[in-house]
Amino acid sequence: MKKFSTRLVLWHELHGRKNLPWQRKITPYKVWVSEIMLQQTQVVTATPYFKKFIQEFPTVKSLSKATPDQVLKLWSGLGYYARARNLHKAAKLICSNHEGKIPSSINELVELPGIGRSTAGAILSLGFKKKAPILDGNVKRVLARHFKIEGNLQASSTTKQLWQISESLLPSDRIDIYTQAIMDLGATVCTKSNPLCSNCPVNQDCSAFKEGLVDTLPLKVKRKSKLTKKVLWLLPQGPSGEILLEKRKEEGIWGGLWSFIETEKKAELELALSRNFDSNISNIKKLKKVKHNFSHFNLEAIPYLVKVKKGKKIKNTVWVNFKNVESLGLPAPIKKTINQITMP
DNA sequence: TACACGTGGGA
DNA sequence: TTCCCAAGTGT
Repeated sequence: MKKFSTRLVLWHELHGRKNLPWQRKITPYKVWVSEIMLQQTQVVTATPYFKKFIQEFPTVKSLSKATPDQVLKLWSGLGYYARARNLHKAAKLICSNHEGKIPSSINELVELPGIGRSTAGAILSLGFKKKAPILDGNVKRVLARHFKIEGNLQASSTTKQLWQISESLLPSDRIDIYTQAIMDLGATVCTKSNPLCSNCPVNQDCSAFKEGLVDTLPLKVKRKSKLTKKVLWLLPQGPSGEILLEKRKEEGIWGGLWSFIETEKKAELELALSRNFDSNISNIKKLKKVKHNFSHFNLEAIPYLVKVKKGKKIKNTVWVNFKNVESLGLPAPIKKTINQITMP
């Protein structure tokens, strides 16, 4: 029987994905950007974002010269915005410390913000054709099944074990194809539900397949229940229908993005209104509650729309409507709400 | 170690 | 509806 890696490489020739946007005219830069975008994100979701991003920032240097807002606007709707902030910071560091060239050693790569061991491994193998392991969600699932790893994937001992296995399987030849192949296998054959084991090139020695454990591995752990956070949004609306947004602080959810003025209590909301605008509470209009579920908590926001005259310039704010909504870094539900209110 | 960090889609 | 998760990293 051929080696695990050999079988995967041969399988990839026939069934692997070879025409994704970041696989055409491949460069370490494209691999890097795509790997960051694909963290916890599906290919179909990341694809349009990648195309726009590369169009706008075709090189590390062009990215390094951008403003944080220019980067965040291209990330708007994609989520996990620290990825965008770190990508931008790393581009600046690459230009200042590595002469604009993405480093090709594991130690230098993981020094850069947003690049951990797995992303570094992907950049090395896919971008530089250097022998380095990865351990993303796909690889974890494939290996957990193949080698019957029954521990909690969250546990450090299990992760350590999987890293060792991942490294031990690496071929000396065609490392880039192998890395792509094992990810493709996880994404298209060894899927979390309804895996297509009969199409798997390594099913002959897959422990889970042979022992009927495909549906039980990897071990599923119950997520703890989420809390619901209730907030109020103040939406001052100018004469032409435009809405005032405030820049959120760097840390915390939606860091650095533009959002509605947010308070927890009605009194704070009224204070923000009276302090900044010559408008009374009587013409405030309560809109339909906005529900938005994050991975770690649920958000319920009640938007309050108030017609105001544009007055003095308020710090860290901007007026926005459907015409300029695309030019800012906005969280998905904020963009959606603005469009609903300001669309003609 | 455990949790923060987004979003849209599938079961 | 509700839950889970998809190319993880930072703290």
